[in-house]
Amino acid sequence: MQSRTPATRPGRPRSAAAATAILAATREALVELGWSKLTLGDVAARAGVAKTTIYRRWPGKNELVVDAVAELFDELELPDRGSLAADIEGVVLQFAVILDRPEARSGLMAVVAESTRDEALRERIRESIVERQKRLVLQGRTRAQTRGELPPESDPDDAARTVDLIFDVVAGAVVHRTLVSGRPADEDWVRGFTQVLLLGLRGAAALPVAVDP
Amino acid sequence: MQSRTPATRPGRPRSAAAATAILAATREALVELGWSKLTLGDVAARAGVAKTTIYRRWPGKNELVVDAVAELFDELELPDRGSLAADIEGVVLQFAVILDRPEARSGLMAVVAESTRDEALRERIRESIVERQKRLVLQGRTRAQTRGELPPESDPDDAARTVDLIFDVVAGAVVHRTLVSGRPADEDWVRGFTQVLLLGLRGAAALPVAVDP
DNA sequence: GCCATTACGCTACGACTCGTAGCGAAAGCG
DNA sequence: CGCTTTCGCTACGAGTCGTAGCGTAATGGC
Repeated sequence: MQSRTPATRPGRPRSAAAATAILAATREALVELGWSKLTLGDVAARAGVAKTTIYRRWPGKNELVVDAVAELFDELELPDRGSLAADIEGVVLQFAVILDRPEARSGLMAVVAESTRDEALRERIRESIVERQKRLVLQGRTRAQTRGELPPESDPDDAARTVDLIFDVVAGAVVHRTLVSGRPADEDWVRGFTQVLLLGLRGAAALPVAVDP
Repeated sequence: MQSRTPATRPGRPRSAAAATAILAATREALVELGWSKLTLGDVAARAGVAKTTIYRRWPGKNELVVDAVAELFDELELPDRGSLAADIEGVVLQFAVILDRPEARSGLMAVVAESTRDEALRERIRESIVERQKRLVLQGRTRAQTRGELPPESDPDDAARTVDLIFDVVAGAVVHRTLVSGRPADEDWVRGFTQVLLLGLRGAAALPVAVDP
């Protein structure tokens, strides 16, 4: 990851403890203050470091929040629930659990909003957050193929496009349900959503050209 | 809407021209500066009004941006494309068109992020933005029922839940595709998405209890 | 063991934004 | 004409930003 660290640099190394303290303090401040009222001075005080230390490591508030939120997605793992339908429900529920945490709610959407005017920030988000989520979708597909519930890759391009579509639908629906509609993505909702998605995918796969039922 | 205006209040009335100028200036500033760098002083200067005038009418930046963005959704109208499938594509495309405008991209997500810590703001967003979008979904359903493509309301509770689900899926997927994945919701993507959604809904409606194909 | 190099904590700084207060003038109504 | 409210303007204290400068701490190379 850190390709700009050739091997061992001379001089005092950066404190790893400071990094974890800063990121934890950032999440804490996100919960208590939200994104707009979060200041780097406050984060520094919480973490017990100097404000300048934060500026030496991160370009600004946006990048810091991205890294702080990204760590929340490290814990993500998809339990094997035995069937494609159950695994999709698992993916959706994992997203819902993450978005239930206040530090994710306030932080994630804010940096996404900022990324609309900052291409580098968008790329940072994609690398450190989106790709970690996407793993779950790919993981679920592989399992389904192993079980024989899905054909083992017909056209790679087409498959990639389908994965992208699924990902946008799943992540987008959960986010919209949770943050915009303001209602919990509970088990009932997840069940209904999964049913629609799964039937839609099966149907779409079954008709390459024929449309009428 | 303005129930706190009994009939005609004494004193000098608020300038309607000022309101439109302020909202237009807000959108202009959103495009040029984005949400985080937008200041009310800057908006006042653009609109040719005093900063205090803005503070007399809006509680703060968040509410101002909500109203400014909400006006973008006034133009929304759903053309009759002849079939349920085509109408759904129409709804999705309408969302995509709105989210293509930079003032919507940077403004909308930012206020949604802020609303996670401000219940009143969330309600304001729901009233002035979300409900205007939802109209399109309801409109499409009514048309489909008129055409006989959908049954005319079985259980009202169940119908409402389905509309909510459709709305979260449609709006969420378009938003995620556009803002997070950073790829355009063009006609190809919309076609694929609509196909999955429509097949999923048909399938879900067709099986109240039976599951096997 | 000394030295070059880098990170750290601390203080201080100018620039900017915030939200509010006070003023005189303007624009409505009875 | 009075009464009321809005408007533009100026000014203000408080708070934040991002940076610079300094002395000190922690490494690795020689």
